[in-house]
Amino acid sequence: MPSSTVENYLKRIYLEQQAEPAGEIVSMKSLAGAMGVTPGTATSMARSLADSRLVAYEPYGGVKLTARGRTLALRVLRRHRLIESFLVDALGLDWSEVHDEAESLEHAISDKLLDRIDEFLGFPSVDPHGDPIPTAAGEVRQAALTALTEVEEGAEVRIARVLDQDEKFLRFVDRHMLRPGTRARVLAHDHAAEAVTLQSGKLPAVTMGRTAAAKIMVELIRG
Amino acid sequence: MPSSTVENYLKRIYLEQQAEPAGEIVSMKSLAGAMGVTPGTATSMARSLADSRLVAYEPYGGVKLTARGRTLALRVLRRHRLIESFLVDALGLDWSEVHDEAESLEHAISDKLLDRIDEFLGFPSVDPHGDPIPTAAGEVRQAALTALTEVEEGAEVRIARVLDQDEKFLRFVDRHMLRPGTRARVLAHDHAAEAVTLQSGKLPAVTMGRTAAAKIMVELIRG
DNA sequence: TAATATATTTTGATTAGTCAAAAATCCCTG
DNA sequence: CAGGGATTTTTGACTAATCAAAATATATTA
Repeated sequence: MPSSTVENYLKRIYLEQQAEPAGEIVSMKSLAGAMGVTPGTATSMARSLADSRLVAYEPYGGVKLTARGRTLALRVLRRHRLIESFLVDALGLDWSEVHDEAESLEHAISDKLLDRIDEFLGFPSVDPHGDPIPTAAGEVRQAALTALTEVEEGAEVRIARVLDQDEKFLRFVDRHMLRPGTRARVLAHDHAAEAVTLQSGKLPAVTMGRTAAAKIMVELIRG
Repeated sequence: MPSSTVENYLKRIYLEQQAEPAGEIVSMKSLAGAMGVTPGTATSMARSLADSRLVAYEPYGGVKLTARGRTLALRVLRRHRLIESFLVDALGLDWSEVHDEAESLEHAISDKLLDRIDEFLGFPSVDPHGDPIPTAAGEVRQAALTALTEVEEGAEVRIARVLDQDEKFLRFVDRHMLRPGTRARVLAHDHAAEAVTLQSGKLPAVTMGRTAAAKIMVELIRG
């Protein structure tokens, strides 16, 4: 069975592949950066993952998950997201604080317990951040979502997913009632200022920068 | 912070010290046996634990926890036992199957989550096996209990603790309704056969050997 | 108490994961 | 298309945890 280090590399590679779909190839630089290791370490891990047929790797050519690697990565992600959901729903932890906990529990939990949790939660399809929970079979059912930056002025949206696990960002999202599930209206795009203004519930409108807005994915209610 | 390997050694040493109170010193042989490693490994780990002031160790003199080592061991045990309780009470897992799960989760859970679980459970003092849950401060409040082998014939008892985590033994205990909390009557001691006969609820009486009976700790109701 | 059995320690080796820094390669820009 | 900067790989080293097997110490018993 893969060590938790290997599990972490695979998960990271998967997420990086999603993030930069430039041929879906992950460079040693970004892998090393994402894992917080030196580039040399990333290289040697890439070779070792390739030896285990979990990634495709050519020297100087970056790394890409094989089918097996992807399955394993999704299994880790499934654990991570079910654990996050469980901590929020069953134990009342705040969604802004469950990420790190899940990061370590995901390597320690058994399949049996995970299934029990899945059942307990009613087989959810997304976690508290709106991230899709892969199935046990290794599939991801992802609804088509729109980034807040792409939504037209005046549109009514439902927040669906927040693409950043950083505690501070999540608390910002919280403060302005922009959790997944809530409705909001896009009041304005200020292209010069690279800002988006939106409004949720009875709260005063909030203006955020492009990069922040790009991390909030929504469904259109009326566009 | 100690690695999970170190945590496991400390926990084992603590449990071995409890088990064989022959000066409370644990030999390399029993440590190696309990950890499932070779004696040489136990020796080198003993030296390294001693370097970290977690155990007292003299060559050929066995190992014994220092105050710090004991505190750490109890912290691990607290985690283990709270996790077991949680899995049984909150998720409905069977007490016979939670040990291994707790064995790995105990190294991954944060103090914050552990406190939440403790609160959720109502600050229990024993786990589903009747094992005492050390306090966060590192104390063990252990009620005085009697082994089933020491109880007089005819006595009415309440099962309080089962000193064996083995799944098969626990299922045996289950089958005869001898879980912690249940009442039973000691019908007979057969010294020649080294057997104890007891009876719980409306079930037929059960006879078990001395070693099995010694693993069942009880409180006397009427003696 | 000497011989023998048992327990412990030592030695040398291995694996996983890591770093620092040198060397090699790539690729973009002029 | 030739440098030069960026990226990647290599090299050598280190730590934690382990094993096998040889060497040593302790304990038992005859």
